[in-house]
Amino acid sequence: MSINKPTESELEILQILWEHGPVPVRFVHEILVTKKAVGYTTTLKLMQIMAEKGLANRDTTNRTHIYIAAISEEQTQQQLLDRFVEGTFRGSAMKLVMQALGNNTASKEELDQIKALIQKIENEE
Amino acid sequence: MSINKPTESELEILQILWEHGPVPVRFVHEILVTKKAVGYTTTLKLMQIMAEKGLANRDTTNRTHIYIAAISEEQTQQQLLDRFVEGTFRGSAMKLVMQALGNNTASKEELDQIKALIQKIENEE
DNA sequence: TTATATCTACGAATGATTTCGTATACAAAT
DNA sequence: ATTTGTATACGAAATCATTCGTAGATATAA
Repeated sequence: MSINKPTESELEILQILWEHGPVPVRFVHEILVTKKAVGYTTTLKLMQIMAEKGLANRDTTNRTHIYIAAISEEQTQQQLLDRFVEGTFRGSAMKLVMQALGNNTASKEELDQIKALIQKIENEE
Repeated sequence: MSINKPTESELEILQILWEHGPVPVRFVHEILVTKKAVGYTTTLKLMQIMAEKGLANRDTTNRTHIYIAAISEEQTQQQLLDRFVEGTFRGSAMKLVMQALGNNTASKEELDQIKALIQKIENEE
């Protein structure tokens, strides 16, 4: 299975692919340029590499190729999360949670969601 | 302000510096080699670069230089967390919290801590 | 004192990622 | 039909991170 760590640039593109289903390179590029200066062929190349690596699939029947993410957002996030917790919080996921909770203005709904989740976890034992 | 993103290797070293106060290169290296194969001069070079970048400070009065982290663990973690949330969870810290909570076996104590924190947040409004 | 060990400094090889120029093909507009 | 715009492919430059060899200085042991 995918030992494929997406690079940072690839991740940016994955996010766009996740958010807006199957899209052409041009579409991804337009969004990208609103965030940073980058040439079209750079975006293109990256997406081609992603296709090679199996991070994205593409439909090449038409001249304008259509790309779609080949790995799921959740699975990828979990992988990256694990690595991040390990690397930055020395393995303590709870420390991370505390920090994330403490620093961000969570809405009432979100806090309720979290409480509900905790309930669920507690009941499962 | 530090626009200085520590690289992965630098982060590994920072963790050691955070955990064991001011230490010589050799000390950091010893710990590093238990985790991965790496030459002494590699560690040295990295730490020298970190000193240049302002990620670490060093006392060079003696032949054996003593290094200490120049940026705080909390501040760094927060920065990295922000970037990570942005990069991987499209800015939704709550989504990250849910995922971290959902997937890791949190102890009863930890869950209690989180509940307490949520209480605190709710009362603050 | 001489040899051995241990340190820093430095430069450069290696490797991975990102960037973009150029060639080429096709489509659309004039 | 010719020009103009927009695609892909590809190679290679530029950048960044990591790695290590070697030189030179200083301490330690024999």
